[in-house]
Amino acid sequence: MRYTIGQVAKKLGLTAHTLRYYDKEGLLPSVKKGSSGARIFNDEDIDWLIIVECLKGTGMQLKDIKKYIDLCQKGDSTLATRLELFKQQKRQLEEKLAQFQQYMEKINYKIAYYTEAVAKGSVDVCKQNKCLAAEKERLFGHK
Amino acid sequence: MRYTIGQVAKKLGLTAHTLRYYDKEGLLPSVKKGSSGARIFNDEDIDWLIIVECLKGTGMQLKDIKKYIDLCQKGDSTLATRLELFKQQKRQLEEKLAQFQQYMEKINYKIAYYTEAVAKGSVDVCKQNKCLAAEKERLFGHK
DNA sequence: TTTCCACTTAAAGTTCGCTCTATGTTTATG
DNA sequence: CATAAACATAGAGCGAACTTTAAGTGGAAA
Repeated sequence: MRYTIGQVAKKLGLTAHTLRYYDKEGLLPSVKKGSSGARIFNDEDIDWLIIVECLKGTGMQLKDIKKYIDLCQKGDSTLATRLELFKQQKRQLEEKLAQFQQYMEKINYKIAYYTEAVAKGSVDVCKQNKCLAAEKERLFGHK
Repeated sequence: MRYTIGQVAKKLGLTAHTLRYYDKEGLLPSVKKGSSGARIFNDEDIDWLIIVECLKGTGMQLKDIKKYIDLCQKGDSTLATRLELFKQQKRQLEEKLAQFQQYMEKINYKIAYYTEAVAKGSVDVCKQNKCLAAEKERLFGHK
Protein backbone atom coordinates (compact mmCIF):
# COMPACT_ATOMS: atom_id res chain seq x y z
CA MET A 1 0.00 0.00 0.00
CA ARG A 2 1.27 3.49 -0.97
CA TYR A 3 0.42 6.76 0.76
CA THR A 4 0.94 10.47 0.08
CA ILE A 5 2.23 12.75 2.81
CA GLY A 6 -1.32 14.06 3.37
CA GLN A 7 -2.74 10.56 3.89
CA VAL A 8 0.00 9.70 6.37
CA ALA A 9 -0.52 12.97 8.21
CA LYS A 10 -4.22 12.22 8.59
CA LYS A 11 -3.60 8.61 9.62
CA LEU A 12 -1.15 9.56 12.37
CA GLY A 13 -2.64 12.84 13.52
CA LEU A 14 0.36 14.90 12.41
CA THR A 15 0.59 17.64 9.80
CA ALA A 16 2.29 17.28 6.42
CA HIS A 17 4.57 20.12 7.53
CA THR A 18 5.68 18.08 10.53
CA LEU A 19 6.37 15.02 8.38
CA ARG A 20 8.50 17.10 6.00
CA TYR A 21 10.30 18.51 9.00
CA TYR A 22 10.96 14.96 10.26
CA ASP A 23 12.23 14.02 6.83
CA LYS A 24 14.54 17.03 6.75
CA GLU A 25 15.88 16.02 10.16
CA GLY A 26 16.69 12.56 8.83
CA LEU A 27 13.93 10.74 10.72
CA LEU A 28 12.43 9.17 7.62
CA PRO A 29 15.39 7.52 5.89
CA SER A 30 13.38 5.01 3.89
CA VAL A 31 10.80 7.35 2.37
CA LYS A 32 11.23 7.53 -1.40
CA LYS A 33 10.18 10.22 -3.85
CA GLY A 34 8.20 9.85 -7.08
CA SER A 35 9.05 11.46 -10.42
CA SER A 36 7.37 14.72 -9.41
CA GLY A 37 9.36 14.88 -6.19
CA ALA A 38 6.40 13.94 -3.99
CA ARG A 39 7.15 11.63 -1.06
CA ILE A 40 5.78 8.11 -1.25
CA PHE A 41 5.15 6.36 2.08
CA ASN A 42 4.50 2.64 2.51
CA ASP A 43 3.30 0.49 5.42
CA GLU A 44 6.77 0.10 6.84
CA ASP A 45 7.18 3.87 6.92
CA ILE A 46 3.94 4.08 8.90
CA ASP A 47 5.22 1.43 11.35
CA TRP A 48 8.43 3.38 11.65
CA LEU A 49 6.56 6.63 12.34
CA ILE A 50 4.57 4.85 15.05
CA ILE A 51 7.87 3.95 16.73
CA VAL A 52 9.10 7.52 16.33
CA GLU A 53 5.94 8.76 18.05
CA CYS A 54 6.44 6.15 20.76
CA LEU A 55 10.01 7.22 21.46
CA LYS A 56 9.06 10.88 21.29
CA GLY A 57 6.10 10.31 23.58
CA THR A 58 8.29 8.60 26.14
CA GLY A 59 10.57 11.64 26.25
CA MET A 60 13.25 10.97 23.67
CA GLN A 61 14.44 13.98 21.70
CA LEU A 62 14.35 13.96 17.91
CA LYS A 63 18.14 14.09 17.71
CA ASP A 64 18.36 10.94 19.85
CA ILE A 65 15.72 9.23 17.72
CA LYS A 66 17.98 10.14 14.81
CA LYS A 67 20.84 8.36 16.55
CA TYR A 68 18.68 5.24 16.84
CA ILE A 69 18.00 5.45 13.09
CA ASP A 70 21.71 5.67 12.46
CA LEU A 71 22.16 2.51 14.54
CA CYS A 72 19.48 0.74 12.53
CA GLN A 73 21.20 1.65 9.30
CA LYS A 74 24.54 0.32 10.48
CA GLY A 75 23.10 -3.19 10.38
CA ASP A 76 23.22 -6.21 12.67
CA SER A 77 26.38 -5.16 14.49
CA THR A 78 24.35 -2.62 16.48
CA LEU A 79 21.58 -5.01 17.59
CA ALA A 80 22.78 -5.19 21.20
CA THR A 81 23.02 -1.38 21.42
CA ARG A 82 19.51 -1.04 20.08
CA LEU A 83 18.21 -3.59 22.59
CA GLU A 84 19.86 -1.64 25.39
CA LEU A 85 18.32 1.58 24.09
CA PHE A 86 14.80 0.18 24.37
CA LYS A 87 15.53 -1.30 27.81
CA GLN A 88 16.69 2.15 28.92
CA GLN A 89 13.60 3.74 27.42
CA LYS A 90 11.47 1.23 29.32
CA ARG A 91 13.13 2.23 32.59
CA GLN A 92 12.49 5.89 31.85
CA LEU A 93 8.87 5.16 31.04
CA GLU A 94 8.49 3.27 34.32
CA GLU A 95 9.88 6.28 36.18
CA LYS A 96 7.46 8.58 34.43
CA LEU A 97 4.59 6.26 35.28
CA ALA A 98 5.60 6.32 38.95
CA GLN A 99 5.78 10.11 38.81
CA PHE A 100 2.32 10.24 37.26
CA GLN A 101 0.95 8.10 40.09
CA GLN A 102 2.21 10.69 42.54
CA TYR A 103 0.70 13.51 40.53
CA MET A 104 -2.56 11.57 40.48
CA GLU A 105 -2.58 11.34 44.28
CA LYS A 106 -2.07 15.09 44.58
CA ILE A 107 -4.78 15.81 42.05
CA ASN A 108 -7.14 13.45 43.88
CA TYR A 109 -6.38 15.31 47.08
CA LYS A 110 -7.16 18.60 45.37
CA ILE A 111 -10.43 17.20 44.01
CA ALA A 112 -11.39 16.03 47.51
CA TYR A 113 -10.38 19.40 48.91
CA TYR A 114 -12.37 21.45 46.41
CA THR A 115 -15.34 19.08 46.56
CA GLU A 116 -15.51 19.75 50.28
CA ALA A 117 -14.93 23.47 49.76
CA VAL A 118 -17.69 23.71 47.17
CA ALA A 119 -20.08 21.79 49.47
CA LYS A 120 -19.33 24.12 52.36
CA GLY A 121 -19.02 27.23 50.20
CA SER A 122 -15.64 28.22 51.57
CA VAL A 123 -12.01 27.09 51.73
CA ASP A 124 -11.74 27.97 55.41
CA VAL A 125 -13.93 25.03 56.37
CA CYS A 126 -11.59 22.61 54.59
CA LYS A 127 -8.71 23.63 56.77
CA GLN A 128 -10.55 22.25 59.77
CA ASN A 129 -11.24 18.90 58.15
CA LYS A 130 -8.95 16.41 59.93
CA CYS A 131 -9.20 13.82 57.19
CA LEU A 132 -8.09 16.22 54.46
CA ALA A 133 -5.34 17.60 56.69
CA ALA A 134 -3.99 14.10 57.28
CA GLU A 135 -4.00 13.42 53.54
CA LYS A 136 -2.22 16.70 52.86
CA GLU A 137 0.39 15.82 55.48
CA ARG A 138 0.91 12.44 53.81
CA LEU A 139 1.25 13.88 50.29
CA PHE A 140 3.15 17.08 50.93
CA GLY A 141 5.27 15.90 53.84
CA HIS A 142 6.64 17.67 56.90
CA LYS A 143 8.43 20.92 56.41
CA MET B 1 9.56 28.07 58.78
CA ARG B 2 11.26 30.59 56.43
CA TYR B 3 13.39 29.78 53.37
CA THR B 4 15.60 31.70 50.98
CA ILE B 5 15.29 31.21 47.24
CA GLY B 6 18.40 29.02 47.29
CA GLN B 7 17.00 26.71 49.94
CA VAL B 8 13.73 26.32 48.07
CA ALA B 9 15.57 25.65 44.83
CA LYS B 10 17.54 22.87 46.50
CA LYS B 11 14.46 21.41 48.19
CA LEU B 12 12.47 21.20 44.97
CA GLY B 13 15.24 20.42 42.50
CA LEU B 14 14.83 23.70 40.62
CA THR B 15 17.27 26.58 40.15
CA ALA B 16 16.97 29.99 41.81
CA HIS B 17 16.81 31.40 38.28
CA THR B 18 13.75 29.30 37.54
CA LEU B 19 12.04 30.39 40.76
CA ARG B 20 12.66 34.06 39.94
CA TYR B 21 11.30 33.39 36.47
CA TYR B 22 8.16 31.82 37.97
CA ASP B 23 7.80 34.83 40.23
CA LYS B 24 8.13 37.21 37.30
CA GLU B 25 5.43 35.25 35.48
CA GLY B 26 3.13 35.66 38.45
CA LEU B 27 3.26 32.05 39.58
CA LEU B 28 4.32 32.90 43.14
CA PRO B 29 1.76 35.49 44.23
CA SER B 30 2.20 34.97 47.96
CA VAL B 31 5.99 35.18 48.16
CA LYS B 32 7.01 38.25 50.17
CA LYS B 33 10.23 40.20 50.11
CA GLY B 34 12.42 41.25 53.03
CA SER B 35 13.87 44.72 53.62
CA SER B 36 16.83 43.97 51.30
CA GLY B 37 14.52 42.85 48.51
CA ALA B 38 15.32 39.15 48.97
CA ARG B 39 12.39 36.74 48.56
CA ILE B 40 11.16 34.96 51.67
CA PHE B 41 9.41 31.62 51.12
CA ASN B 42 7.33 29.79 53.72
CA ASP B 43 5.85 26.29 53.94
CA GLU B 44 2.72 27.27 52.06
CA ASP B 45 4.83 28.61 49.20
CA ILE B 46 6.56 25.23 49.07
CA ASP B 47 3.20 23.43 48.99
CA TRP B 48 2.10 25.77 46.27
CA LEU B 49 5.25 25.09 44.22
CA ILE B 50 4.62 21.36 44.58
CA ILE B 51 1.19 21.90 43.02
CA VAL B 52 2.73 24.01 40.27
CA GLU B 53 5.16 21.17 39.50
CA CYS B 54 2.25 18.73 39.56
CA LEU B 55 0.19 20.75 37.08
CA LYS B 56 3.23 21.37 34.91
CA GLY B 57 4.16 17.68 35.03
CA THR B 58 0.69 16.67 33.91
CA GLY B 59 0.99 18.89 30.86
CA MET B 60 -0.43 22.25 31.90
CA GLN B 61 1.34 25.30 30.49
CA LEU B 62 2.64 27.98 32.81
CA LYS B 63 0.16 30.51 31.44
CA ASP B 64 -2.70 28.19 32.34
CA ILE B 65 -1.27 27.59 35.79
CA LYS B 66 -1.29 31.39 36.05
CA LYS B 67 -4.98 31.36 35.24
CA TYR B 68 -5.56 28.90 38.08
CA ILE B 69 -3.72 31.28 40.43
CA ASP B 70 -5.94 34.10 39.29
CA LEU B 71 -8.96 31.95 40.14
CA CYS B 72 -7.54 31.22 43.59
CA GLN B 73 -7.08 34.91 44.23
CA LYS B 74 -10.65 35.74 43.27
CA GLY B 75 -11.83 33.90 46.38
CA ASP B 76 -14.57 31.39 47.13
CA SER B 77 -16.74 32.35 44.14
CA THR B 78 -14.36 30.40 41.89
CA LEU B 79 -14.32 27.17 43.94
CA ALA B 80 -16.49 25.21 41.49
CA THR B 81 -14.33 26.33 38.55
CA ARG B 82 -11.21 25.24 40.38
CA LEU B 83 -12.75 21.85 41.18
CA GLU B 84 -13.64 21.41 37.52
CA LEU B 85 -10.09 22.35 36.54
CA PHE B 86 -8.61 19.55 38.65
CA LYS B 87 -11.22 17.07 37.40
CA GLN B 88 -10.24 17.99 33.86
CA GLN B 89 -6.58 17.64 34.72
CA LYS B 90 -7.31 14.20 36.17
CA ARG B 91 -8.97 13.14 32.92
CA GLN B 92 -5.95 14.35 30.96
CA LEU B 93 -3.63 12.47 33.25
CA GLU B 94 -5.69 9.30 32.80
CA GLU B 95 -5.41 9.71 29.04
CA LYS B 96 -1.67 10.13 29.30
CA LEU B 97 -1.44 7.06 31.49
CA ALA B 98 -3.40 5.04 28.91
CA GLN B 99 -1.12 6.38 26.20
CA PHE B 100 1.92 5.36 28.23
CA GLN B 101 0.54 1.83 28.57
CA GLN B 102 0.41 1.62 24.80
CA TYR B 103 3.93 2.93 24.47
CA MET B 104 5.00 0.34 27.03
CA GLU B 105 3.51 -2.45 24.93
CA LYS B 106 5.35 -1.25 21.86
CA ILE B 107 8.60 -0.94 23.77
CA ASN B 108 8.12 -4.44 25.19
CA TYR B 109 7.59 -5.70 21.67
CA LYS B 110 10.81 -4.00 20.57
CA ILE B 111 12.69 -5.52 23.50
CA ALA B 112 11.36 -8.97 22.60
CA TYR B 113 12.25 -8.35 18.96
CA TYR B 114 15.81 -7.23 19.63
CA THR B 115 16.37 -9.89 22.28
CA GLU B 116 15.54 -12.47 19.63
CA ALA B 117 17.62 -10.64 17.03
CA VAL B 118 20.64 -10.47 19.33
CA ALA B 119 20.27 -14.18 20.17
CA LYS B 120 20.15 -15.10 16.50
CA GLY B 121 22.63 -12.44 15.40
CA SER B 122 20.40 -11.00 12.71
CA VAL B 123 17.13 -9.15 12.21
CA ASP B 124 16.13 -11.34 9.28
CA VAL B 125 15.51 -14.27 11.61
CA CYS B 126 13.01 -12.21 13.62
CA LYS B 127 10.84 -11.65 10.60
CA GLN B 128 10.19 -15.41 10.43
CA ASN B 129 9.17 -15.66 14.07
CA LYS B 130 5.40 -16.20 14.04
CA CYS B 131 4.97 -15.17 17.64
CA LEU B 132 6.66 -11.79 17.15
CA ALA B 133 4.81 -11.23 13.89
CA ALA B 134 1.47 -11.82 15.62
CA GLU B 135 2.41 -9.36 18.34
CA LYS B 136 3.44 -6.79 15.77
CA GLU B 137 0.14 -7.26 13.97
CA ARG B 138 -1.71 -6.74 17.25
CA LEU B 139 0.22 -3.58 18.18
CA PHE B 140 0.63 -1.88 14.84
CA GLY B 141 -2.64 -2.97 13.26
CA HIS B 142 -3.64 -3.68 9.68
CA LYS B 143 -2.77 -1.13 7.06
C1' DT C 1 -7.88 25.10 -20.86
C1' DT C 2 -8.45 26.75 -16.62
C1' DT C 3 -8.85 26.01 -12.08
C1' DC C 4 -7.88 23.88 -8.05
C1' DC C 5 -5.71 20.97 -4.84
C1' DA C 6 -1.94 18.67 -2.96
C1' DC C 7 2.48 18.48 -3.31
C1' DT C 8 7.55 20.69 -3.39
C1' DT C 9 11.81 23.58 -1.21
C1' DA C 10 14.09 27.01 1.52
C1' DA C 11 14.12 29.82 5.02
C1' DA C 12 12.21 32.77 8.42
C1' DG C 13 9.26 33.04 12.51
C1' DT C 14 6.96 31.34 16.79
C1' DT C 15 6.30 29.42 21.34
C1' DC C 16 7.73 27.49 25.49
C1' DG C 17 10.40 27.26 29.37
C1' DC C 18 14.01 28.26 30.85
C1' DT C 19 19.13 29.91 31.17
C1' DC C 20 22.60 33.06 31.14
C1' DT C 21 24.90 37.69 31.43
C1' DA C 22 25.83 42.01 33.30
C1' DT C 23 25.61 44.80 36.97
C1' DG C 24 24.80 45.83 41.50
C1' DT C 25 23.51 45.20 46.66
C1' DT C 26 23.32 42.70 50.99
C1' DT C 27 24.84 39.37 54.23
C1' DA C 28 27.78 36.10 56.39
C1' DT C 29 32.67 34.61 57.49
C1' DG C 30 37.58 34.75 58.70
C1' DC D 1 37.30 45.21 57.59
C1' DA D 2 37.80 42.67 53.55
C1' DT D 3 36.19 39.28 50.76
C1' DA D 4 33.18 35.84 49.20
C1' DA D 5 28.62 33.98 48.80
C1' DA D 6 23.96 34.72 47.99
C1' DC D 7 20.69 37.70 46.84
C1' DA D 8 18.57 41.27 43.39
C1' DT D 9 16.99 43.26 38.44
C1' DA D 10 16.75 43.70 33.50
C1' DG D 11 17.20 41.88 29.48
C1' DA D 12 19.44 38.96 25.98
C1' DG D 13 20.09 34.27 24.38
C1' DC D 14 19.04 29.43 23.68
C1' DG D 15 17.29 24.74 22.21
C1' DA D 16 13.50 22.06 20.93
C1' DA D 17 9.91 21.21 17.92
C1' DC D 18 7.42 22.82 15.20
C1' DT D 19 4.82 26.42 12.10
C1' DT D 20 4.38 29.64 8.71
C1' DT D 21 5.57 32.06 4.54
C1' DA D 22 6.90 32.61 -0.15
C1' DA D 23 7.22 30.92 -4.44
C1' DG D 24 6.58 27.36 -7.35
C1' DT D 25 5.34 22.37 -9.72
C1' DG D 26 2.29 18.47 -11.12
C1' DG D 27 -1.79 16.21 -11.94
C1' DA D 28 -6.83 15.56 -11.96
C1' DA D 29 -11.78 17.56 -12.57
C1' DA D 30 -15.09 20.87 -15.00
